[in-house]
Amino acid sequence: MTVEPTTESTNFIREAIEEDLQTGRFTYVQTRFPPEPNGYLHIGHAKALCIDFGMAEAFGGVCNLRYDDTNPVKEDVEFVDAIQEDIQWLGFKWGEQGPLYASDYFEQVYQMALQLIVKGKAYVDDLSADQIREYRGTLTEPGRESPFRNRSIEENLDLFRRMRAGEFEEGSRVLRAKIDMASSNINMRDPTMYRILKTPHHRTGSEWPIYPMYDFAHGQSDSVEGVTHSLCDLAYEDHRPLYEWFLEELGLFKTRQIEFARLNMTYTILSKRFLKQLVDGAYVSGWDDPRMPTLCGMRRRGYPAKAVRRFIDTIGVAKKENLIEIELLEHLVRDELNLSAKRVLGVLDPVKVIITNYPEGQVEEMEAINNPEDPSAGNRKVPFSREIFIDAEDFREEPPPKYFRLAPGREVRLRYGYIIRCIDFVKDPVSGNITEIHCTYDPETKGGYAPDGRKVQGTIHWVSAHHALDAEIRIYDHLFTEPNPNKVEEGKSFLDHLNPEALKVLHGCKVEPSLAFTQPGETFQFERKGFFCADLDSTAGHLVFNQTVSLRDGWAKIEQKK
RNA sequence: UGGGGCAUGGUGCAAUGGCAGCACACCAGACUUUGGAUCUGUGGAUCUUGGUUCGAAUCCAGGUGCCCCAGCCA
Repeated sequence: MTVEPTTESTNFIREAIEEDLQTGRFTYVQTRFPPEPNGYLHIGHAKALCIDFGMAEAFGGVCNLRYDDTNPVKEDVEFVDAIQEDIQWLGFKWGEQGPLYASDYFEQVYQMALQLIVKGKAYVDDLSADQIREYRGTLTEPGRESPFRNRSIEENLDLFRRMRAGEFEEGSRVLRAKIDMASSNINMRDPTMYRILKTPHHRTGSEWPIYPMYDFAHGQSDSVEGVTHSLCDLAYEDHRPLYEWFLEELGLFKTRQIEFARLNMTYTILSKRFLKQLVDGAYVSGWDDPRMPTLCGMRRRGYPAKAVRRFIDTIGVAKKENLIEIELLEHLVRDELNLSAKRVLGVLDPVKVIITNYPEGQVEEMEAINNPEDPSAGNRKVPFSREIFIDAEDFREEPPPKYFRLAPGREVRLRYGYIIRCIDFVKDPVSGNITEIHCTYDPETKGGYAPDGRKVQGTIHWVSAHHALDAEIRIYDHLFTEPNPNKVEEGKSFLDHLNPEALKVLHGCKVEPSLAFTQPGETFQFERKGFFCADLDSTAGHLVFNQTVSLRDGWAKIEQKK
């Protein structure tokens, strides 16, 4: 069934924005999507994307793309380019000013720091990182004030300017907000505003030896851009009072922050840090490995952008911790592809069938439907001949009950072909594998129709041995074996739950000749098997297909029950 | 034994004092030249205790459980 995205459904964020408009707190709506360019976007970011861009669009506002690039140690241009590509793939358009950067505001933010120093609300601290941690106290005990907390404004100004001038070593000093070391909210215990970092920045080069912390840049960046609603992860709930304190002290426009629960998905890990570990440790082939939950991985896998968008719309938005079943995403991927994917015949695990009463050298062009869900997709010809390949699992020497496929003495229909009957087979005495199947065909059943009205339960796919193209097919399964790979026992890591069978590469698969000039990214349904798309690695001389998602398999279910 | 947040079928989201509904999953069946798709149907939920009310998932009070916070990361 096809369901339109339920973009009209309400949620607590939409209601809050409506209220802000009604009460006059804001007269317009503006949001932002603020990624740090330190990794590739994943399905969790798609949720944030849909909320940030979706809310702006719903209220006729703009959503800016703004990189939170305040830590040059972890960031890289590779990521800023990739992030833009992924956002566009999902179909979102950021504000007309183009991509923005927190680093655009470094000078402004520096001036803000100076302002706070002058107000006596910030000070340079010479304590080491370890000492600062000690002085911070614990969750249940208040912290202690730094001995440097009460330096004069002049000294603070001088020291901070010299930090900016690059006079001090990394780690030797920081600038801190002077708030309340006894606050029950640890974020208010004189948080660090600036640290010394001599690493060059991907945009500002070596201009700055100091960089603002995210907490001292994010809120003001929102404010400077006129962002009305800053929609973010629950993790920042505790930071909201700090952002509000900065805006208040600085006398800036007050953005409203609203937090929502991030996405979690079964059999998946959605932490940039862990995903980076998979890439750096070569557990996967890269950020765009089709097993990865990254947007580029899903794109390469063949997931339609629309399926990803519908998925996010379907799961909704709330503040409750959640673990979404990956089956929902897979359902939506099938639902989209079912309508659009061209049907073709492909044999993954070929076994030769010889039709003994079919004339040698004869070839017939059989009429095949391209997409039963879309009559406008038209028909195509598929060559039929005396020797064909079928999938090994479509033949059983001893068929179990309800097995409707080929078996000794039994009839089966070749899709768009003929009805054939198995009269013999050859078995390798060593391996026990079936190496050849002999059948006869009924010449009266061309196209698969039985003029006598006889019932043939099974229909299987096939390709003409002579005309078939070789292909490599990559079959994917969930990357992890545990529904929640984040939950790990003592002494173990998420890596212990990696699924060793998440990728199976099949060589020597046989596909119909119409696939000869397939372009990377083209999607198909291999009938009875699943949806596939030509991989980036695919060429005319060496076809490579990714299994996007398998078809629902009723027979597998019947077998499982036994 | 600090602070912040969250509790509705298996999963996720609705119901905003008035018959607890939708999607996925699950189960049964129909149809079928894809054991796909489609169609029909079944089962199953308000954390707990008390209170307010004609009436509570919703309001109030207490309890319980789960998540987040002690980076010079974001």
